Amino acid sequence: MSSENTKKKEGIVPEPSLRRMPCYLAYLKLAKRRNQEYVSSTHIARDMGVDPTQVTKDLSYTSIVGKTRVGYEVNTLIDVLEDFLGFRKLDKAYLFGAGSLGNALLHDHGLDQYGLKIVAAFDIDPKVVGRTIEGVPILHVSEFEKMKDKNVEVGILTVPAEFAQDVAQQMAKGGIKGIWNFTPIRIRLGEDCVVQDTSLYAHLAVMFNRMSSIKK
Amino acid sequence: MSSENTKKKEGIVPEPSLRRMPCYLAYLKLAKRRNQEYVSSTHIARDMGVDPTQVTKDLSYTSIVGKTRVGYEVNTLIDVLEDFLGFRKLDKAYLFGAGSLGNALLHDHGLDQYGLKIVAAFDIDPKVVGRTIEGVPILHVSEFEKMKDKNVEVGILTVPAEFAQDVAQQMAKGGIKGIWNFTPIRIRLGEDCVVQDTSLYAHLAVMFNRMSSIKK
DNA sequence: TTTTATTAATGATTATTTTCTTTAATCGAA
DNA sequence: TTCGATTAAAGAAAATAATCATTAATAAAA
Repeated sequence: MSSENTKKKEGIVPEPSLRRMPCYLAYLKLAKRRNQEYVSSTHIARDMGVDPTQVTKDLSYTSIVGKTRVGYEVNTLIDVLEDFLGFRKLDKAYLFGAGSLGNALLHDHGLDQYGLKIVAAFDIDPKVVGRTIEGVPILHVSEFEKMKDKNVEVGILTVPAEFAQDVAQQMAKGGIKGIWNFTPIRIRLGEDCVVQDTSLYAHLAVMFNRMSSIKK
Repeated sequence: MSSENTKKKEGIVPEPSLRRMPCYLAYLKLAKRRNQEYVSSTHIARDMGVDPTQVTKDLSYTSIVGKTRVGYEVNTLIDVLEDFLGFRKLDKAYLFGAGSLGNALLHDHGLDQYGLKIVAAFDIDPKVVGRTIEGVPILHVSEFEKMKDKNVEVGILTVPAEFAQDVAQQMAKGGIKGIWNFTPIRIRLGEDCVVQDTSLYAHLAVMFNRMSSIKK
């Protein structure tokens, strides 16, 4: 019965830990540049201004094991983290909504480095459909259903708020397994499709609030 | 002494709550379109798939008060939220790093709606310095120090990782009070400057992880 | 008028996340 | 070899956030 209890939690990594991992990765890549062979959680923590035990706990979710009194091997840790985070294998993605924000994402080539390649974009606006942005063709949404490319599991949602839920449902129906949701709308879908919210404006709101706090 | 204890916490709004508020705002704007005059936390919660008490708790951080058995007035709540989140007054911002991601943000006009206007961008690459993207002039970083426009308190950080900490320090020195950090680097600064991390890749990592979970 | 159902608001409980503490390992210096 | 310093790892405690339960208010129906 103990195993029954832990089954649900087994293997699930806390979101805060997952969000910190790319920071460790960035730190490690800089350490590699400086030709550091080993780096300890103590140093990572000091340099990044976080708690040392948090670093070891976060890293313990991966397969890495550190050496007592030495730390972690930089190269190995980079490999393990990139692999763990899914940045190594390239995922193809469709982008839905080639408006202002969608356009913006099409201009960001950084995504490629992290394992995401936008292969097509969809919109309904005749002014953009048929065009190509940064090498990515913009098709009419109706084309999506015809494609059924089983290799494309990620969908980026950048449509106006009022269409978000509808389009998301189409995406899920069309075989999309992960929706990267840039709208401020909370998407409601079944269990077989993951929704990751990334509302830029939510972050802006937090920043504005914290800024007004320090003024007092 | 009780007031001594509560002083620190007084007025500080939990980040999870702040992040949810723009979602409520988006929901309310859609409700307004449907000509709904009042909306209850119960309905918001049901439609958005969250806990009803969480909605009332979140909203209680603002000045709004709901009517028992009726709910909240949609128009008032929109006004209060936009005001509370700082989306009403326009903040000017400088963008540091007009590379791929910086470029992308310059293409997103949605930011204007949420109270942020990029008035200038800075870079060191001679290929981009001097040009104009979407009406925003790109200047050499050395120009930043000369500007000292006290009305610009927000800085957007989209430089390569290795320059992030350095540029952030320059920003703070130049009077920037809030840094919207799009790099995966954890910035270390004094108390008088707020750093808001928004690493797209961190969100990507979470999505990849959750996607691999549902496959099992 | 009285009753019933619905709601905001508040306090209590539970779950999650972070921080603190301890332990065991081991490298390098004495 | 021996000792001290530094470390990863694991467990305990504290802080934080989410959920649950209760209360009081009130609009609408009986």
